[in-house]
Amino acid sequence: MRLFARIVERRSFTRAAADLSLPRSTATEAVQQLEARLGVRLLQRTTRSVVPTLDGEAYYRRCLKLLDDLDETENAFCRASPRGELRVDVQGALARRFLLPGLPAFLAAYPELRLRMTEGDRLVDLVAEGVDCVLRLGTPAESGPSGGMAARRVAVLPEITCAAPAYVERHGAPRTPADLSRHRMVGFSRPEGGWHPLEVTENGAVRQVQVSADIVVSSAESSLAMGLLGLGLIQLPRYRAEEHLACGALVEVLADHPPTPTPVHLLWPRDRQLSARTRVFIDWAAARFEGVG
Amino acid sequence: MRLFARIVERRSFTRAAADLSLPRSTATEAVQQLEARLGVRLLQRTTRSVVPTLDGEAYYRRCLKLLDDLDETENAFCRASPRGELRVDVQGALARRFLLPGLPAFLAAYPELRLRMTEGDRLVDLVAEGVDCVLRLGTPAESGPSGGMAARRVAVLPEITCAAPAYVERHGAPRTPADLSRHRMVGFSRPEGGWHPLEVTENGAVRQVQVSADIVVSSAESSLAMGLLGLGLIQLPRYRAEEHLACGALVEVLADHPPTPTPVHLLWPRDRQLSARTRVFIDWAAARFEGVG
DNA sequence: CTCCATTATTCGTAAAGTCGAATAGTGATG
DNA sequence: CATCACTATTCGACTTTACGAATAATGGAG
Repeated sequence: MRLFARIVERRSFTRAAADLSLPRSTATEAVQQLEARLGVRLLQRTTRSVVPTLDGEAYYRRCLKLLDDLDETENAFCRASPRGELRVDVQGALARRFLLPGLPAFLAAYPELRLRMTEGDRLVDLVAEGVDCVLRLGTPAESGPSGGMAARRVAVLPEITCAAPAYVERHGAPRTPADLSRHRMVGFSRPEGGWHPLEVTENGAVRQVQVSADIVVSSAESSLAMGLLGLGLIQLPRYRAEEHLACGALVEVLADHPPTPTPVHLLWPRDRQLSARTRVFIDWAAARFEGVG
Repeated sequence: MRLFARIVERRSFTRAAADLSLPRSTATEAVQQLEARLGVRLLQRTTRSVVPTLDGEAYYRRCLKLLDDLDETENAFCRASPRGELRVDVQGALARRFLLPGLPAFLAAYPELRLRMTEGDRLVDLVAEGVDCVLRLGTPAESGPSGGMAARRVAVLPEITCAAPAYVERHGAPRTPADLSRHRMVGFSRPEGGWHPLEVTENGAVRQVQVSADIVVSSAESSLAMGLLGLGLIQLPRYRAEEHLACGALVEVLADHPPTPTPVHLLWPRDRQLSARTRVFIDWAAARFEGVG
């Protein structure tokens, strides 16, 4: 049943089988067996596309409810350590900084839990992608439509404005937002063209300031690298800058006029029952961000 | 889960395993595995008694609901011929007369159905006995407490009053209920002592008439046998008398003053979802009584 | 108190299910 | 129009599960 539901959701035997870590053949055989038992064709399938029949659609809905109820009773009585495979998709840099160091302890605490972690930063369709939980930077609403998923804000990362010492030597350090007109920044490209403006807090309000850029990049990694090379001002979460501030490779500027802090969210499907696996992961991951921002 | 529920209901691994046609060992292993997975002890068991723990009791209730929902979806989509084992308990004579002749055709129509038929006439506790459906004579309420079971009246058997020709030769045939005082009957013993009186319809109302008996028996078979020997008047369903009326071994008396007809009921547990098996059996059995009474 | 019938459990064997590679079919592409 | 990449399916090898007889434990009867 769980397999059948996954097949309907992903419109594919192969992807569904991969989600559940099963061989393709098992998916085929299971569906054949299910259809034989019910005496009804549930999936209209060619080698190219899998589409549920009317019966299949209706059966899928009832499956969802049944599986949900089942998971609920399992969770209600399960005092045992969670087991099985958990799939999470995380923003890479964030995970490397906050999650990875504690992962060995987490996995040791739940020895029967297997973790499959992928990296990404777009807002994925959780059920369509077969992911239990995602860790994302930014406000969920602005990352895309977050229909049907629950969110938990685990941290608000303070951002800072920085420049390399080499840049400051040449252009000086801005002391007020007004000074920015005489400065350069490392551009971070926007999908709609151009680049994201700098953000500054002035009299308690955040204002966007467009500053000319000699270079525009499209990844946070590159932006930092360009900043370190002295190509302009950059804005980034404090935790990413910290090591470079400590060794003097970057200096903070406009400390009294910080950009808007970036929230960090954990997201998971709200409509389906939360498995014990996902629950312990969410609690643990949230704890890793405790006291940050 | 189904096995666990059965074990709780029957308070025994052995009986539950027998109900589901499984070896005892499978029951043991399944419960051990279930408890291991949940990490909770569900059944407090010695070799002599099996009692659910508090957790087990709660889990059992949720199991019931889940299994019920599951059966409901299975039935809703199952266009295939029903399969598996069906257990029915029937009143013997009734079954032999009305059901048995059609059984081969029924089993042929559902080749994947296995039938286990037992004979009895007390009102069994369906879930405790592990029976899917019972066929009974009489009104359910008077057979005992019929809590939680659905009933379907499939026939109302007309009863008649009879005597053997030898009896009529000696005592004459009663023409009115008033004549009964000079007659004898074959007694059918009541649990509370004595024997059931004769019943006669007079002016549209049924009246009970106590008639002296030289012999009191405790089974319908014996009652008929004694009647055939001319030991007194007997009252019985018309279908049982028919062959003897045809060959002249019995003659009907007081035809205008018949006893109350006896209803025939099919009973099944109302609280749990009706399986496809049970459903087709009920429909078929009911049809076998079509036009009778 | 002992024995006995009955029960849950264990263990070696057999069948079923699961798996991975090879096969056949389909829709887009050059 | 042929090719290609991808898909669902099939089949043989294998692991897991279910089975049946033997074992240990328990509560009542003599």
